[in-house]
Formats: sequence, C-alpha cells, structure tokens
Amino acid sequence: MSKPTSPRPRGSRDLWLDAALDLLVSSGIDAVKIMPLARAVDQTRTGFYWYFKDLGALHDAMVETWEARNTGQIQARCEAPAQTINTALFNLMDCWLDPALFDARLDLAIRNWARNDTTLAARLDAADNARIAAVHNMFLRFGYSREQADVRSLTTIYTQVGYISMEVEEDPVARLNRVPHYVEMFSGQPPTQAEIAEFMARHTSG
Amino acid sequence: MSKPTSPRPRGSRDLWLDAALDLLVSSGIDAVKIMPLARAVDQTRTGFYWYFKDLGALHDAMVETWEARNTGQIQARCEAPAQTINTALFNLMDCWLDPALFDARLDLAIRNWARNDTTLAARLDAADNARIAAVHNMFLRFGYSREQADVRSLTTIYTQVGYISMEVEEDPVARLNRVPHYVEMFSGQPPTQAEIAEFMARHTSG
DNA sequence: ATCGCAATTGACACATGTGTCAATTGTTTT
DNA sequence: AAAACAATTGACACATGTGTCAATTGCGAT
Repeated sequence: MSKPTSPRPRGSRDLWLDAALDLLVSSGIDAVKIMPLARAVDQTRTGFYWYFKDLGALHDAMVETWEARNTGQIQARCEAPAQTINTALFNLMDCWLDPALFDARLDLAIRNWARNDTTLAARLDAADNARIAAVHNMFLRFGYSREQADVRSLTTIYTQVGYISMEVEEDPVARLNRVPHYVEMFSGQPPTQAEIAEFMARHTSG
Repeated sequence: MSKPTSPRPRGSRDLWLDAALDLLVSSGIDAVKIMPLARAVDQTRTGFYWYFKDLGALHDAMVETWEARNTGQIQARCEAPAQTINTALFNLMDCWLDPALFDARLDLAIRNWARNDTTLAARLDAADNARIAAVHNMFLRFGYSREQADVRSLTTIYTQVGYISMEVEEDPVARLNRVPHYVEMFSGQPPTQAEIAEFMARHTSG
C-alpha cells in the first residue's frame, strides 16, 4: 500500500517507436500521433520530445526500421541454391508463410502510408523493383525467356501483394495445401511429389 | 467591375460528394474533412450541414456511390458468353484496361479505408467474395475441377488487386501486350492468334 | 412587393492535436 | 553529499477540426 499509483516507469526511444509501429500496422499512419501514443505507453506527451525532435523524426525512424527488417529477405530466398524452378519457388514461398521472414502486415501498412507520402513512395518503389528483379532473375536462371520471366515474376509478386492487401484469412492447412498449385501456376510446371514433400516438411514442425 | 469578387455560386449535395470522393482517392479517408473540403469547393464550412447531417452521413454516401458504381461489372464480364476459357478471360481483362468499366483507384482507396473501418470491411469482404465466386464459376463453366478453379480464380483476383495496390505505372502498349501472357497463366493454355487478335482489336480503337 | 421557403452565414462552445520552455525530479559520478 | 547530467513535467501559445444555432440572404411563387 506504499505505492498508491505506480510511479510510472521510465521511457525509452524504443518504447515509443514500437508503439508507433504497432499503431501504424493496426490503424494507419494517420493514427500515429503523439497524444494517443503517450496514452498507449503511459507517458507524458511532452516526454516524447526527449527522444525525438518531432513527429517527422519518429516517422523517419519507423521507415528505417521497416527497411532494416525486411531488407534482402526476398532477394536471399530467390538466390538460394535450388535444383529446379519449383524448388526455388518453394523457397520463395517460405516468406509468405513465415512471419519471421517477412512481416506482411507491416509491409501493407507501409504501402498504404506511401500512397500519401511521395518520398516514402519512392523508397517503396525501389524496394518493389528490387523484389521483382530478384524473382525475374530466378526465372532467367532456370532457362525462361526474358518475356516469360517478365510475366511470371510480375504475376508472382502481384499475387503476393494482392494476397496481403486483401488481408485474406484462410485456414492455415488449406492455405499450405494450395501453395503447390500456386507454384505450378507460376512456373507452368507441376512440382514433383518429392519437391512438395520437402516443402511440406519444412512447414509441419512440432 | 460591378462584381469585385464573384458572389460564390450555390452549392449542392453532389458538389460536396464529388469533392469528397476525389479527396478520398487522392489522399485517403483521413483527408476527407469538412474544413478542407469547404476550401476545395469554395463554400462555407457550415453550409455542409445543409446537405449532410454530419461527417458520417457523407461517408455513407461515399460508400454507396462506390457500390453503385462498381456493382456487378466484374460479375457481368465473367458471365458474358464465350466459346473458350481464354476468350472469357479476355472479356474479364477488359475491366482492368477500361476505367469506365472499373474504377481501380476508387477501389484501392476504399480498400485502404476499410482497413480501419470494420463495417466497411464487411461490405468490401462481401464484394471480394462475390468477385472471386464469379471468376470461380467461370472456370467451372469451362470444365476446370473445383480445386483448379479455386487456385486459378484466387490467382486471377489477387494478381489484379496486387497490380492495383502497387499502383504500377507501365507503358500502355507494353501492358496491353502482356495481357495474353497473363491469360495463358490464368488458364494454363496459350490463347490462339484469333483470340488475341479479337482482344487487341477492342483496345486499339482510333 | 411581399410572403415563404431554401440556402448561407458568422459567432459560439468545445475537442484534439503540435511544439517550446523553464522548473523540477531522478540517477550517476566524483 | 554535492555536483553534473538525464529524464520528466505542467503551463503556455497556437492550429485545426467538429457541430449548433439564431440571424440573414436569395429566390421563386403568388
């Protein structure tokens, strides 16, 4: 009873930044304001200014976090060694299934934000082009023509962005079972039972 | 010289509504506020309340406009008579190329808005399901298995949403030329020269 | 011309948000 | 324990937004 109301623990830069990213994901950039943030982290509003110059500085930090977090993950997957195009595609599909490899919700939030922020839009555009190029090179590596690699890489990326954008909620098992069919569409060739089994094994751990 | 400053023409419900939709498309729902809107239409802020009860009433009117505008267009295209799956898919592709058939920018804006509005999200979800079902039925109609129709209809819709969502800007000719390749991926069968020619002819008017 | 309704207006009351600053409180370091 | 630095605080000044209301203006019908 000696502590009537707990004396408010100290803040930190990350306390604010993490809360800001959560808010961005759940409610969009327009909801990322200092007053609601202060309520969320149980700090005084003005304390914010100790860690950040102003709202803009917070925004910058958020974008940097996103870039740092998602950088190169897709590229790495596309460049991973693989015997066949289907194995390579299964490697890439890991990203869409494992939140640790790719934060889809943050990606969507950033995409929405970029719609009203031209400098961010440029950064996002560069990221998108890098992703498309990575998938494109993957198809080239397995002997597809430039034209074929064009359409197939675009479809692969568009499908993914569309899937995220629609915030599809489906049964995880049904979703997993559909992946081999997507792979078949993207490559134009049915994956072998061995390829499918290897992929499934990765995503059915205890 | 007897009119120093023009005496501000009268307003109307549509004057506000159209401006609101423009703002929604260009800057998102959070930018749709009465004061900026008043500036945009050169009216007094309070005049707004003559035509709408409050901001919420305007929002409702905006959603209704969207539903009225885009309703059934995709369904109609999917149900249009066609000899082959590829012809049917080309019919559907018309939507993605003709802004009069489908307002992609408005669709994206609504999708973003729905992310922070649960009742709108439900309406959008219903619209999405209707679209997927329409494409799904189209594949069934041409003899695809339920499983194949599943994956192919989803990929078709996801690709479209992804394309819109990424706000891709490409050369119209390159874009048009890619369509037959998309159709081939969606159906799994190369379209004939005649099918392609018929489609191209529709989109190469004087 | 004037009556009556449609449309517009400014003043008011209120809410939420930003950013600055001087004063104060907590925590280390010497 | 005192000095030095880190972190927090409330008061202040200001901006933008919402919604109500009574008064006024504009316009068409009689």
